[in-house]
Amino acid sequence: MIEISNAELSVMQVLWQRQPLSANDVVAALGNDKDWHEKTVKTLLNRLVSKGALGFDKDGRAYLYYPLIAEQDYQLQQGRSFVERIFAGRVAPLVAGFASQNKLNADDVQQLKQLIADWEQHHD
Amino acid sequence: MIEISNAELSVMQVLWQRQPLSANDVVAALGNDKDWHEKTVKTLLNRLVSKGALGFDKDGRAYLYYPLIAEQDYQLQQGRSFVERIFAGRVAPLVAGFASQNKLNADDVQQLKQLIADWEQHHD
DNA sequence: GCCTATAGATTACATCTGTAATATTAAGTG
DNA sequence: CACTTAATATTACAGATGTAATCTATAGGC
Repeated sequence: MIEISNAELSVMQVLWQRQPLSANDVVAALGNDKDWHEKTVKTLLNRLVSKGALGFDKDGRAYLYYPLIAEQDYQLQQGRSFVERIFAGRVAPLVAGFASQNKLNADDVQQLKQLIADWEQHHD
Repeated sequence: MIEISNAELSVMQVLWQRQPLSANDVVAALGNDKDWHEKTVKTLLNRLVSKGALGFDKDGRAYLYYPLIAEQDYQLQQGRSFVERIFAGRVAPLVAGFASQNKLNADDVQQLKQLIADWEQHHD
């Protein structure tokens, strides 16, 4: 799997939200959160293209970038490898940590209940 | 928070299981999973001491290492920052990913049900 | 058609990481 | 007490990462 660094991930997330975007659009979109120089963002775009995480079409002298990997796929893969590494593959203790820190909200609980219901229907 | 790299984490995990241990004990404990040279493990121990993640007592010429941070604390902090970074802070979608990949087992589901029950009691 | 501004390409450089090898020091042996 | 051996400390070195600056080429304006 392609390795995406932390800084690179922020760029991917911009493009997962809206695509395709020019380098300048990405710079602008990141402007709120990050205090990165324009050159820095362009370096990240370049590295992501090299890694095969982004593609682009030419639009005159500029490029329009778009993701080559889906956010869902990335989340799935990262979620699994993280839980494997830190929680020995068991996801429940992670959720327990959230609960203990009061980081669960009603929506989360609702979703979890639904997941469990579905699971139990499959495994009755 | 102290940053612990991947290779370093494996060393921490040995010491979270049994502590304190000499460098050689750690090398031996890692022998099963990792194919690391003894020197490599000692470098990692050294770096972890520098970072403040491990302490040690002297036992003659050898050191006996022990963790300075608790596994639970590390898991909590990492879990939160991971979910923040990858899932915008919501834990349910991560669990959904596990469910979709059939990575939930009966124990997980049992634990999750218990967590939800506790949560609902607090938020009725 | 020529010049300039700007987009992308290349280069930079310090720090972190993986993975050791070499150097130093002191405990224990004879 | 002199040596050896084994433990820790220091050094090494390439690739990844954060964070840009500089180089190069070309689209657009005049």
